[in-house]
Formats: sequence, structure tokens, C-alpha cells
Amino acid sequence: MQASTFLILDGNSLAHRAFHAIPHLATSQGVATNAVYGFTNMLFKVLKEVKPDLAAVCFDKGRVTFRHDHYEDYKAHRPGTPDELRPQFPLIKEVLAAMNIPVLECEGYEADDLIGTLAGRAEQAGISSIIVTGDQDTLQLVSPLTRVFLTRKGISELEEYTEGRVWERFGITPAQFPDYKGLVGDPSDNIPGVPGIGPKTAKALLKEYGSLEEVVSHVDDLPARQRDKIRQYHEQALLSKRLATIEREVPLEINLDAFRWPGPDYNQLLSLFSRLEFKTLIRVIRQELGEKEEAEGRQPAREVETYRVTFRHLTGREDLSRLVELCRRAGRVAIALSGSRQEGIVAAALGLKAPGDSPEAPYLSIFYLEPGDPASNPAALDALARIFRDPDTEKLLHDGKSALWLLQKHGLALNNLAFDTMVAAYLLNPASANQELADLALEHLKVVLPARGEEALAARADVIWRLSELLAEKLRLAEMERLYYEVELPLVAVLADMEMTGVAVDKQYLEEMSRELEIKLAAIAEQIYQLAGEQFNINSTRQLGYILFEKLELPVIKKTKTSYSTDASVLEELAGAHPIVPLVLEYRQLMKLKSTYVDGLAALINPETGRLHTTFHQTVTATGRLSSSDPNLQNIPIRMEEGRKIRRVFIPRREGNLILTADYSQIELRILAHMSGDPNLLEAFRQGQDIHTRTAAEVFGVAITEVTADMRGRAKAVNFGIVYGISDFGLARDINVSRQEARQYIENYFARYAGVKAFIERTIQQAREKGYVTTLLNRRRYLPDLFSANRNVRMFGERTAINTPIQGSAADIIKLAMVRIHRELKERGLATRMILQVHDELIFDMPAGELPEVSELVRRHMENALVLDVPLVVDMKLGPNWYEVKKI
DNA sequence: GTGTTCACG
DNA sequence: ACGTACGTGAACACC
Repeated sequence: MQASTFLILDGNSLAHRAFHAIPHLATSQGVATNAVYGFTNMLFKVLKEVKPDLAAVCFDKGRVTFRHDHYEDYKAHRPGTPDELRPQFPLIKEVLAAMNIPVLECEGYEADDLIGTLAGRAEQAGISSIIVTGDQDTLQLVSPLTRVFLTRKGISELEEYTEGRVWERFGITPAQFPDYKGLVGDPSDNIPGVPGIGPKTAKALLKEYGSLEEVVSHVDDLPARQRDKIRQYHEQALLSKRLATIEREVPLEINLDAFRWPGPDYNQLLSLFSRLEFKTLIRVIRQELGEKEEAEGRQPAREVETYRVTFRHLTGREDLSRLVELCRRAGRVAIALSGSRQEGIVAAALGLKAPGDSPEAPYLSIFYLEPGDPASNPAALDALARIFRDPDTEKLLHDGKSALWLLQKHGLALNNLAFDTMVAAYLLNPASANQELADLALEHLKVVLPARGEEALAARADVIWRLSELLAEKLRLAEMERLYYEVELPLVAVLADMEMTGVAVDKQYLEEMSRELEIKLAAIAEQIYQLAGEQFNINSTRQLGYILFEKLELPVIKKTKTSYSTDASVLEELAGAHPIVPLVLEYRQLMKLKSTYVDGLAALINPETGRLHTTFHQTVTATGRLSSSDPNLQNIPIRMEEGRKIRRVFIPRREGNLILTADYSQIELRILAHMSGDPNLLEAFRQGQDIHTRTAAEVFGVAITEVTADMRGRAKAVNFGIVYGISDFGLARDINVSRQEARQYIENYFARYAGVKAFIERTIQQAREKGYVTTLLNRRRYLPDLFSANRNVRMFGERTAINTPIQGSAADIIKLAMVRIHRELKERGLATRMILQVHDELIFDMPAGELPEVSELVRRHMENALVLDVPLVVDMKLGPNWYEVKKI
């Protein structure tokens, strides 16, 4: 054998490291996976760096080892394996099996001993070894052929130990390590050593005498203090040395060839990772596979069977018109498109159950066409257009909204979107990080999608078909059919329409604001530099921290993980302490306005339409809300007057139109009243009272007429707190009262609204039983955090259990209203367009003349979206832009 | 890419 | 004794 490298891992040590280094991590079903994840990541990293020819992972076996024969208290103080870690060992071994790395364990021996034995055999065969572990004892194995990599700081870094490095760090040779431990001891293994002898003395003694035995035999030559200690404890020291000595002759049949590493079994690995929900690792592997195939050329020796489908590449006009007919007769077709918003549709694959498909043949017929090349294929786009338009053909898509954007480029319509696998998968688990088709294929069908080419698109069509059937059944079982077919699926096209319509903007006004802010910012910056006595980057929290807390010596209020906190709450507290502080606050505010809103929005104006076309994300939030990006139009300033002015920029799309806004009044608290059935809360809403005033009266025990503005403000914070899963600490911080006082408010609240208290307790209890919480329309969110061993994580889970049904039900309601409003606007042929949704508010771009009709229908659909035990109330405003809207 | 800060409901 | 409201996205600094 020549110049081979043997990678030997200490499975137990690394699993423990990973467990403590990776914060709680679990599958959506609550199976703890943090140690498996950390271990696997580390394994990948090491394999990539070392590229070993041989590999093995050693584990401890048996609670009692030969060391206990000598010393029954060996490792006695070590806490047992944590409950959340123990079940992860079998999973780690599954990972290793899929990696084709042998696992070695031997009854009565620790991983160290196996590692020592393996490394010894390797040395005899002239093979160099790399040992990876968190256990310092292993350093005694270091030799010219054997290196040890110790984990440092969790799992992210490894420190390499050669003989030289051991000498540098400890001042001893690797072979002296057991002697060293014999003197110094090791509290973590409950090895006593010699009390009073530390690293320095031990190092000096071993340098002088070479070994512990020699030290003991020369005990009379030692200085008095050391002599007494060694005399008293020499037996204990020799025992400690034996305990710390790694057994290098474990009786095992070892054939080094058995450890030759052939590389991973990618199929097994992908299926395991999809079970463990290791999305990132799945991507890493898929990437690796792609690179591998590329490197190996067109005829790769495949180690993994990527999903293969047979398909027909259609070009002829006759074939294409037959395809349209085929789709019609089949009644439903799965469609995968490739292309971009700029070019439109480049290629398409269609999957359908054709009447002629024999039971022997693949049950799907798949066709591939390229409308992107009109010269060679003029009829393809026309065929697609007819299929998409046909209301009698059900279309199955993944990410229908993106498909609608592609179609729009060619001016095509889509009728009868019957299933969207992306949206379906989101409903089944809204917490998952993404809903990409490749991930769904892995998770639900256990297949790996090919990455590129015609085959990839054909496979996507096939997978969309199969997933549609599978996910539809899962939705049925989860009782989410109404939510899916009445709300989320029709919403796809509604959102597409909103995005495409876009929001008109006043570009000149935006540019004006930018210039003004520029000037103000420069002036403030100048004053800040004057007061600081130097120029620095005010945007840098680090530099600002240095100026405030070191140069100007202002008191440190709060720290972040890495340095001083300079957030608004800190600066407000320091505002009186130095004139620079209020300037920094103002600078921050204006800077935010300019960069995020003024300049940020301007950069995203579509040059063709002159409007902003946000993207609404339907499969992102854990609660069921939408989110918005590029630009985010759901966080346009309103609370501060300076920021609020930004809203002037948002104008109707043509002369004679107005901006109409309609927002739900207190929808979350109304939902709370409905879900809890609390009589007090129900009454407040039924009588149309101001809810915060009513709460103030209840909490402070005064008449409604006696409630002051201050009391109302505090009560408002209490109401918010209830919806978020209140804590006295959070409430106290928010309204600046003592924690005791906050606790009193909460107690009073629950005394007056006992139904709410019962609802909270009931909701958490049910969440624990089922593992998930639900909304009014049965939207579901799994809460593995409820079962965490970590109290903080668990309490976080409890707060989410309360908040999600409320926030999510509000999302259900407004989405239902959006679908119905959109439908009726269309049916009536109105020119009004719904352009934005901001969680509890809808915004319309409306011809002034349509006001009576539109305001009636919007109010009707919003207020009657669902019938609750309290009325839903909508406030409407109207104006020439989003800033100047006035109540109607 | 991660951390900090801050805008919204 | 601990560390705390729920849900998002964007800009910037710094590695």
C-alpha cells in the first residue's frame, strides 16, 4: 500500500460535541436531530478536506469497560447521555451506513481503545491516520504517521496536532500523555491524579524524569512540597495513568481492506436526509452529484439513479394539435415550464394519462416542446395557449403564480388551475423552509430530480402529476380541502393579478425626497463628527459603539453577542447623557427612510410600466400570512410622520382614479373573542365599544368614563400581549412599568376575562396532544418546540401555540375575502383593481365613479368572509394617494 | 453568509 | 436562575 490515509472518527465524542454545539433542531414531527445534523456536517467537512482512502467510526460499547475493573468510579461524575441525544445514535449509524463507512464497536472498550488499535495497525502497514475527536486523551496516539484533529469551539473548527504541536502546547511528548494525566488528573473522567499538582509541575517533572514511574522512584530527590504529595498519592497517580492509557491491542480481527472507502451511497443518503428533513444537506449532495456528472462527461457511471422518464419530443404541427385534443380528452394535464419573465416560455413538458397508455407502459405520457424556438416550431406556443385556455382541461402546476407570469409575457390566459403542488405542500407543513419541487419529490416520492435538460423538465411534469394525487389525498386527510380549494388555490391567480397590476408611483416626488434627505443627513453627520471629534461611519454599529462607549464613556446599557448594543431603546435611554445621542437617533431614522424606502423603492420601479410590482409570497410564513418582497410593500412607514410621508408616493394608476383602503378593525382581538367565547370580550365587541378602553376599565377597575389616555395606552399593550402570549417581563418593558405592576395587570386581565385564560390553557393542552395548532379554516402549524428539553424553547412553543391560531385565522379571513372580492370585481367588469394586502388591510386603485359599488362589495365580502360570534368591522379610507386617505 | 437594526401588521 | 411577547423583509457592516 502506498501513501494511503486512514480517517478514524470518535463517534461518541463527536456526537456529544454536535449535540451541545447545535441548538435544538427537530423534524416537523418533533424527532430531535441536532446531534445527527452536527455530526453529519462535520463528517462531510472532514471527508472533503482529508479525502481519505480508508475510513472508520468508533463507538463506545457497554456501560462497564475494563477500566471499571481497576477503578469503579471511572467517569462516575459524568452525567448520563441526555435523553434527547440517546435516540440519535441509531440515526448517526444510519448516516454512516449510507456513507459506506464501517462502524466499529467492541463490548467493554471505549472508542479511544478501538481508535488506538486501528491507528496502530495502520502504522504497521505504513498507512498514515487522521483521528478526529474532542477527547484530549487521544493525543497520546500522535506519531509521525498519526495525527489527531481536536474539535475546538463546538464543531466548526478543528485543530491539528502533530508531535511538534503537542510539544508546543503541553511541553510533553504524546507518549507521556498518560503520565501527564496521572499527575494532573482529569475531572471530566473522574480521574483524580495528584491533588495539588497542575500542568506546570507535571510538565517540569516529566521533562526531568521522563515517566510517572521514574518520578515515583525518584520521589526522594524532589522538593519537599512535591515529595509529600507524590508519596501520599503515588498509587492513585499510577492508577490514573492506567485509566488514561489507551489500550492499543483490543482483540479484534482487523482487515484494513475492509475500511477502504468507496464513497457514499447517494440514494440511501438522500432518502435518509429527506426523512430527517436536512434540506441544506440534500442540496449540497445534489450539487455534488451535478458536478460529478459534469466532470464525468455525458456518459456518467451513475451511482445514483436520478429520476428517469420516457417522453416524446414534439415538433410537428400535427403532433401538436393531437396533443391539444389528447389533453382535452384526458381532462387533466400536469405542466412544467421553463423560461423567465424576460424571455417567457422557453420549453414545456406536459404529463397526462392518455387513453392509449397500456398498463405495461409508464402510466403517464409525457411530451416535450420548445415554443422558445419559434423558427423551428411555430405551432408549439399555439398548442400550449389552447391547452392553458381550455376551461375543460384541469391544469396541475407547481408554483402557478410563476407560470402565470410566464404566460403573461405571451399574452396568454390560464383557465382551470386545478392543483398547485407548491401551495399544497405549504399547507401540509407551512414551517418547512422551502417548497421546491425537487425537495417535495424527495420528501414525498423519494426520487431525485435530474437537474438540467429536457429530461429534467419531463421529470418535473411527471412528478407534478404524482405529487398532485398524493398531496390532494393528504389534504383530504388533514381536512384542509376547503382551505385549499376555496382559499389558497384561487388566491394564486388573485395574487398574480395584483402583482401584474402593480402600484403606480410618483417618481418625481421620490427623487425630491431623496435630495432633501441627502442634505439633512449630511448636516446631521457633520454635527455628529464635530461632537465625536472625528469622522467615522455612523452606520457601523461597531464604530458607533467605540465612539459612544469608549471615547465618550457613556454607560453601557445592553450588549449584543459581539459588542455593545446601540439600538433605539439604548439610544433613547442615553438621549439626555450626551448631545450626540439624539443626533444619532435622527440620523438612523432618516438613513433608513432614504436607503430602504426612497432610494430602495425608486430602484425597483419597472421601467416599462413605471410601477412597482411586488412579489407576494404565498408559501413563506408559518402562520398563513402572505409576505411581500422586491419591494416589500407590507412595511411602508406609517407610525412616524416623517416616514409616513413616503405614502404620498403611492398613487392611482390613472387620472380620475383614487386610492381606497379597507382595513379590519381589531380583527385579532375579535378572533380571540370568538375562539375563546369569553362573555366579557364578546359583549365588548357586540356593543361596539372601544376595546382598549373597555380593557382599561376592566384591568384598572374603573368606569368606562373614568379611563384616561394613559390607562387606555397600557390596556392596549396588555391586549397586544395577550395575542402574542404574554409575559410580565415583555409587558413591563413595553410600557415601562415594573415587572410586578405588569404582573398585576395580567392577573387582573385574566380575572376579568377568565374565558381567555381558559382558551390559552386549552389551546396549549391541545397542541401538546396533537403536536399542532389549527385556525378557523383548519390551517395547521406543527409545534415541535413544545416538546423541547430546553425550557426557553418550550415556552416559545407555547406562545406560538397561542398566537398562531389567532394570526392564522385572521389570514384565513382576509384571504377568503380577497378571493371573493377579486371574483366579483371581475364578474361585474369593474375597472377597480386590488393592488395590495397588508395583513389586515386591502388597498385598491379605483376609478372615482366606481366608489359606491366597490365600497359596498368590498365591505360586504370583508365583513362576511366568515360568520363569527362577534361582528367583523371594516374601516374604509379614500384619497388621491396612500398618504392622504380620509375616512369615509 | 451572519449579525444588527428597524420598518410594518 | 433563567430570559421573554407573535409574524415578516431590507439595508448595512464585516467576515
